Amino acid sequence: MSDLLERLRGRGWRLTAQRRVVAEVLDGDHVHYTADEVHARATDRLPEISRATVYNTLGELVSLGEVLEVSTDGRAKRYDPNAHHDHQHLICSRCGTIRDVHIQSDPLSALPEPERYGFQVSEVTVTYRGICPSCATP
Amino acid sequence: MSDLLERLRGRGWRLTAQRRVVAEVLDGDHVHYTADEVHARATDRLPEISRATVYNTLGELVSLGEVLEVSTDGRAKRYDPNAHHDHQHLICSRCGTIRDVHIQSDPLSALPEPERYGFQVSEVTVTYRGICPSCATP
DNA sequence: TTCTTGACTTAGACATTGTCCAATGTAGGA
DNA sequence: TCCTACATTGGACAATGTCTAAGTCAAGAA
Repeated sequence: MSDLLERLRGRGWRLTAQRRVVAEVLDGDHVHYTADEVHARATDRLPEISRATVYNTLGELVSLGEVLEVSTDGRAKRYDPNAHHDHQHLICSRCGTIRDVHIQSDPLSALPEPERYGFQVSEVTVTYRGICPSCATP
Repeated sequence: MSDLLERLRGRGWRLTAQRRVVAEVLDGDHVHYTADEVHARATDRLPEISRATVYNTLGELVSLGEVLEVSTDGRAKRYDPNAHHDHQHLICSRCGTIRDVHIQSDPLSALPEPERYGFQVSEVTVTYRGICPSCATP
């Protein structure tokens, strides 16, 4: 994660306590917090950090390609720090848990030319849904 | 679309002017309106219809499996009457236009067993993004 | 080190989308 | 025609996100 901060500094990012804390909160595997969850966790370390700054910082990280924005259900967006390894999401329909998963075929090649309607297709997201083990065995 | 109304009546749906208007608005191909857009169009035909009723009716149609809910971008959900033909969506990153498309391989089978983490996977959504012809040629 | 400045942060107002509730209206069966 | 359970309404409320003006500070310059 510290290499992330170095990378961003190299791009002219001014390093502040608030940005450092947000980056720290997003460190780890299978992390998919909402902006409010990031704010709550950031507040534990830096009580005076504001909501606006969390939103700003998340937006910057997304623009810089360091974090992915995931819209799972029309509720709050989630932020995924695993931006440098192509992956998909598997979501529990009951509790909302999200896991990163990896598929075999390339979904882009599954869309035939005549089905592209002249679009310059550049991106594809695949999301699986089902019941997770914890929710399946009550 | 009238067969839709008949089908719903057969399931005990009470047929009201409001519900009929919402169903009429959702008739057609490549229709992906937000709730507010549905409300605006419904208001043209039935000026006193309320926002709450539009939300209620859309929710019922989704529960009954007659309409699909599409969360494209974390903004407003969209409602897709093409619920009986399996398809995916192709979205213009610039103007937001949505087209229904059909792919060749089954994306469910692309997720290997060890990547399912014990989930009972039942559903998969595939969304393509790119620039549509109108936005590509300014 | 201290100074300077433009970028950053803050609090809170505001916008959008969606949900809920009590009061009122009505579709469809008896 | 009359009943009544279900549907509709308007408005308050909730959740999420955006914007702005004023104050603050990181980092390069001297």
